[in-house]
Amino acid sequence: MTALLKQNIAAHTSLSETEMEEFCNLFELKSIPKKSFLLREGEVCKFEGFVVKGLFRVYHIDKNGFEQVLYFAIENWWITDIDSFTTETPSQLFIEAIEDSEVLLISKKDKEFAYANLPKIEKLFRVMTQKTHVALQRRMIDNLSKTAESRYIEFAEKYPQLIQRLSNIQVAAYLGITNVFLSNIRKKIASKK
Amino acid sequence: MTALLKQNIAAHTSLSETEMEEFCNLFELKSIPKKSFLLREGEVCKFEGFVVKGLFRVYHIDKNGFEQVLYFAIENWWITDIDSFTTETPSQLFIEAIEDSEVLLISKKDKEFAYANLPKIEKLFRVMTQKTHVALQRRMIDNLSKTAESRYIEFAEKYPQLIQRLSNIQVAAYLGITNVFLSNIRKKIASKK
DNA sequence: TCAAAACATTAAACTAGTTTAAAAAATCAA
DNA sequence: TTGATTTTTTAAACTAGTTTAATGTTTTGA
Repeated sequence: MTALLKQNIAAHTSLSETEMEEFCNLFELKSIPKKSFLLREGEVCKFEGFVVKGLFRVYHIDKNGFEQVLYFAIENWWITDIDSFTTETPSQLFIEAIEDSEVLLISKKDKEFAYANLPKIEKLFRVMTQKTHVALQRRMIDNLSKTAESRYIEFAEKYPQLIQRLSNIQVAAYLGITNVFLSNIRKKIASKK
Repeated sequence: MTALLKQNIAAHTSLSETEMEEFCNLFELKSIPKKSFLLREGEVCKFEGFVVKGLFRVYHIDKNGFEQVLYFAIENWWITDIDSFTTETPSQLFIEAIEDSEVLLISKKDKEFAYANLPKIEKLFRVMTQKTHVALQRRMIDNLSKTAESRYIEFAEKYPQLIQRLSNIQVAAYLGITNVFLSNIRKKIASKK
């Protein structure tokens, strides 16, 4: 049940077998049906999650009612609102299942326990946060410098397995454009081929 | 000499006096004159830095020659290319002093030493990276959802001490707009008052 | 299986932001 | 202090992306 999780952790850092067992036992499996929420705006995020099956979107709704997707998470990805989780303040984000999903959750308390008792876990999450941060820096630079068209092309190339599971509305909300404009871009690309 | 650094660290985590001393002794002070570089594209970033005096810009130059500012760093801020530093690959960034500056630098080797021998340091950098990541997530959402005008207004409100030390060209490169358009925005705001 | 809902496309008018270039203002270096 | 360089502003033509609304297409759920 936690095989994928163990594999994911092993890719980031090396734990002994007992450390791995002890840490993974802190997780609990939860099923989230399509269109239901793991987290809503205003709630304090009390978990960190690892997607075993399915697809989530993590997004914000601005004061005009527009949604901005911070990221998607499929199998083998982590999800949380790191801000709300660490500061224990109400979240500004929604985490919604786009497909029927299964996620392994660790509570704040158990994660603190792991930090205190399994020193390598501190390192694991430092390394993971660093990697996530680097990826977001790259995306920030891309958003500052590239047109929506090339951002779309690169997103489609980088995550081909993801894009076919997403609606254009969701992709547009990730790219920071309207779905109408995304439709224009797709038409333009298709006509080039 | 390291008083500001100690204060900054203490704000993130609690170290004993000896831990603090031992860690801070790993840093070396370096002066960087205005317009010179702490890091250039293509170099491997071998340090993590803490700004004691002055002002830096961390930026990328895209293939069309346009500069995108990832962030600025004044007194009491940390600077590095976390990607290049951790993966030991050539950097895609420039770090340039905008004013005559002084930084406290710790080498990769000494930071690894600290991670290995001062367990709380692992936590310190996990917490700092998390905070930096949260700030970047907020900026990402703002860039996806807000107009350049409100991004400018909010930047000016959030960092009043910074904006008066920066040229419009640099602010525009941070906001992701041209300096011509920033000039229009400033004119519009000024006429409203 | 069919009606309703959600999604994708198209078009046309619009606005936010760019480009180029030139002039004015500020800063820098000798 | 002055000439050179950099920065800021202005203007005008342009392009990337939005808005609204209508139409067609796909998905959903009872």
